[in-house]
Amino acid sequence: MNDLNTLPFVSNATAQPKALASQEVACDHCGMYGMCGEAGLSRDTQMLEQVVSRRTPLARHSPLFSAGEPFQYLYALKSGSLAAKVEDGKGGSRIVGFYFPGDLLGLDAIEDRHYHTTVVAMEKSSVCKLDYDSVPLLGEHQGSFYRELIQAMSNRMMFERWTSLLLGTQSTEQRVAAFMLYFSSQLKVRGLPHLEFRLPMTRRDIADYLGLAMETVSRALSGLQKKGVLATKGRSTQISSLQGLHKLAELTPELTALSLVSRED
Amino acid sequence: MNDLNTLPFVSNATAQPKALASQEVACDHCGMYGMCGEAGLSRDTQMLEQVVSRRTPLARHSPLFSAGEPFQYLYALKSGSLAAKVEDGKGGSRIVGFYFPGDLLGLDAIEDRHYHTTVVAMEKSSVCKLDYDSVPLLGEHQGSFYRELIQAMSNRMMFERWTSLLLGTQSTEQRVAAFMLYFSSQLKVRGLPHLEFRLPMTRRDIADYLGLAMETVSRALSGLQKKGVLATKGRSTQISSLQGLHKLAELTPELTALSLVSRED
DNA sequence: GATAAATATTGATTTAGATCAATGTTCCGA
DNA sequence: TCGGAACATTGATCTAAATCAATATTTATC
Repeated sequence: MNDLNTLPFVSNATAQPKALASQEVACDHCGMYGMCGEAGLSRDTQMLEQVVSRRTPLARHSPLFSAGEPFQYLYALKSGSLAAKVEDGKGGSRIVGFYFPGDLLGLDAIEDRHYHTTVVAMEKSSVCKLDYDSVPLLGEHQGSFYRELIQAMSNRMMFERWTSLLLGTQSTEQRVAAFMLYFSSQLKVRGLPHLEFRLPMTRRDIADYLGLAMETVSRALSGLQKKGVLATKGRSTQISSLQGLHKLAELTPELTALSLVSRED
Repeated sequence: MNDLNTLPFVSNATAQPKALASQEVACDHCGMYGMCGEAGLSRDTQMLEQVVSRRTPLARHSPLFSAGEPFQYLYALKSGSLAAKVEDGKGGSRIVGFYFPGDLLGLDAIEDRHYHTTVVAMEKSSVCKLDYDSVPLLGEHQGSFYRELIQAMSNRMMFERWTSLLLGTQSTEQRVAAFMLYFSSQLKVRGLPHLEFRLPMTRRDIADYLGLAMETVSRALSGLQKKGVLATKGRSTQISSLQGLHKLAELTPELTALSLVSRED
C-alpha cells in the first residue's frame, strides 16, 4: 500500500541528515555580522566581548527565553532551529515564527523591554547573545550596527507580512504548500539539501503556525503526495516538483519571491 | 424595528466628527520625533530640511506609494488615516495594516529597497516624508534617530504579531470585537473620543484586514449590537460596553494590553 | 436636496476545515 | 534493540463562515 519505502530518503530513515543541528552558520551569514570580530572587521576585542558572548548550547525542548521576561539580550541562532510560541490560555498555543541559523531573536522585545513569546529549541541548537544596552560601548561602530539591525528588522517585517497574508487569504492546501516551499528555501539559502530533508517541527507545530488543525495539515500533506509534488513519511520529506508546489501554493509573484529568498544572499 | 435612531450619535449623523482628518498629531507624538526641529531639540535647520519635508496633503483614495516602486522615503502620517493593501492577483485584496496620525510608513521597504504594499488614503490626510539615505547627513544625530527608528520598528513588529494571532486563532466575533477595541484605542491614545466615532474604513476594508468575508463582518457587528456591547449604523459607531467587548474578544492578558495601548503615551 | 453609485444588511445554501474518534507509525531513552 | 510514549494518519460527522442572491441604506455629487 505504501510505495514510499522504495524512495531513497525513506529506505535509510535512521541515517537522516540533521542538517540544521549539525552545522553552524558562518559568521558572515549571521544576523550579528558587523557586530562580531571575525569577519575581517578590525575591532577592539575586549570591547566586543563586553557586548557579544558566543555559542551558548541549547538542548532540545529547552527555552531560550519566555514570554513576560524582561528583555536584555538579542540572540543570533548559530545552529539548530527554534520556535517562538504564544500560549492562548486554553491549553493551545500559536507558533508565531520558526528560526534557522543566522536569524536574530528578540527584535520585537526592544521597545517594550519584555519578551512576548516563549522561544524553545526544536532540536539541539546554539546561539550567540548580544547585550542590547551595551551597544553604545562600541562607540563609532554603533551606527553601522544599528543600520544593520534596521535592515534585519525590515527584512523580518517583510517576512511576517508573508505569514500574515498566508493566514488571511490562503486555503489549507495553499498554506501547507507555501510552508514547504518556505522551509525548503530556508535550507537552500544556507547551502543545505533542500529537496530531501527532515523537518525539525512536528505536524502540530506546523498546524499551530499555519492556524490549522493538526489533522488538516496531515491530510493536506497526503493530498500533496497524491498530486505527486512531494512525499513525506513522518518528518522525512522529499520534494519532487518545486514547480508543482508553487502552482498549488498560488502565491502572488511578490510572495513567491519572498518565499524563495528570505535572506540577502 | 430599529431603535438606533434614538441614540444621540445617530440623530445628527451628518454632523459626525471627522476626527482623524481634522486634527494633526503633534510633532512630539509623531514617529519622526527626534528627527524634526520643533521638539526643543536644537538642530541645524538647513541640514534638517535636506532630510525631512513637511505636510504633504493627500486626497481621499489617492496612493502614497504603490507596491513595487523603489523605496526612497519613510513617511510619517500627520493627519487622516491610511490603509496598506496587497492585491491577491484575482481581483481581491488584503489589507495588511491601517495607519493613524503619528505612525510611520515604509519600514518594511528598507531592506529590499522596494515598497511591498500600496498605501492609499482612506480620507483626506497629510504626511511628512524623510529621505532615508540622507539620514547620515545628520552626523552626530543619526545614532539617536536610528535608535528611535529601531524602537518604532520593534513596536510595529509587536503590533503585527497581534494581528497575526488574531488571524490564526480567533473566531469571527472575536476578531471583529478585537478590531473595534483596537480602533477605539487608537483614538484614545490620540486624545480623541473613543466610545463614539466614525470609522474611516469600509466593511470590506475591515473584512480584508481580518481575513473574513464582508458579509461576515456585517453579521458579526449585528451580533455584537444584539449583545448590547456596541451599536453601528454604517460607519457611525458607539461602544456601549468596553468591558463586554473585551470579554467577547477573549484576548489573552498580553494581547489585551497590546490592544489597549499600542503607543507609548 | 435629489439622485445615482457605493456601501451595508440580511437570508438561503454550500462547503472547507474543525472536531471527535480510532488506529497506525515513528522515535527516543533505557 | 526493545518497548512505551509521542506523533501521525485516516475516517465520520458537525459547524462556522464563505458564497450566492436580493434588498436596503448611506454617501458623494450635481
